[in-house]
Amino acid sequence: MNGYSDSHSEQAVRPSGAPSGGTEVGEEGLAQQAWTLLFSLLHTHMRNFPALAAEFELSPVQAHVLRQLGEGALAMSTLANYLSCDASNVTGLVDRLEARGLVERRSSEQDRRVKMLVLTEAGAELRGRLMARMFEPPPFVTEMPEEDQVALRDIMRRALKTQ
Amino acid sequence: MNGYSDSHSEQAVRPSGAPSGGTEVGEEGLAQQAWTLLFSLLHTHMRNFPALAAEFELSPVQAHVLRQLGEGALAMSTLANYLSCDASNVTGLVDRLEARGLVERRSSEQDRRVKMLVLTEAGAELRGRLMARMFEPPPFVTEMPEEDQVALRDIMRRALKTQ
DNA sequence: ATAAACAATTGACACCATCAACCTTTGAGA
DNA sequence: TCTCAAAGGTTGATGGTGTCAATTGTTTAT
Repeated sequence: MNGYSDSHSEQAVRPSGAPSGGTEVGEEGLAQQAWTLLFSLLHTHMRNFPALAAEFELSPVQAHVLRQLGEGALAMSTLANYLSCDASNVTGLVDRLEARGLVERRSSEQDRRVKMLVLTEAGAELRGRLMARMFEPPPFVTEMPEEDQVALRDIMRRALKTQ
Repeated sequence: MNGYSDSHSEQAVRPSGAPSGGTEVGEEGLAQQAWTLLFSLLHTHMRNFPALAAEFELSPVQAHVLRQLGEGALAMSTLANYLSCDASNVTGLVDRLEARGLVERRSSEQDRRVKMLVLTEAGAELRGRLMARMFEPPPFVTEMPEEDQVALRDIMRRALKTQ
């Protein structure tokens, strides 16, 4: 019905805030063009994420938690930071994961206030399958010309390094 | 205490499914590398989206609805499709937006079952500010070298076209 | 020793999401 | 025409996600 037929409003917008990156005005148009395109593609793709997590009977947030937890043990408050959410939210989140035998609370010896989260055996196994599924590249990447894939990979590597 | 103590586990994973894109095995490693990096950056960035929507006292989903509605009137069921969610979910969603005077239900003349959604004056105004804010490029884009921004923009344009 | 700061939990409340059941309207077919 | 299946939307029940305020238990600083 509307294949972005009249998308004028997006291009014409003027960011009201100051350019936080400190870039010049001339560069900002370019960065915004790149970002807008990237954002559109990604936003479209991210709609699939809940369904992807559901393949493993996980909610999107639970999938995100398993992802983070694979890197090693985390305190609950650290996890709350990663998720950018309130600590009280993490309590119930971990309750449900623990009830399913995917993670374990272990009281820290150094500081008996904090509880460290670790994956159980089953949790690590599920995480492995989830990661493999998550990192399957979507069509809009696999169908790129190979030189675009190379360029994209290199650009993202540089961006990750300076971030 | 569990394996996976060190990172890098992502690179080693083997997608269990067949390469749906029909690409060669040799290319798949490349596509996956590009996608994994892109996914990591984007996933990190998307954590800010709830906070961004909250600047306008919107939930993330409400922001998404306003975005879609700017393209023109939509039936409730069409909106449910865009959101990849159940129709019953849209009812409450629109209830809250309508209660805030941002959208309006208009019964269709052709088919009295369907209700078309349109932005109110206030809704269109809020949407304009929201869009401007959403398309402000994040630091990882603004701080790229200019040639990377150009390359990224061109790659994304091509990807959008063939999608 | 007392007070301040911190980690996690609890309870109250709102939103998001699904499913099943329902009502109205529409569109075909007997 | 009359009936009936299908579609659009709503309602009610249930559960996950998220916030805030208040609480408990444990450090840490004064």
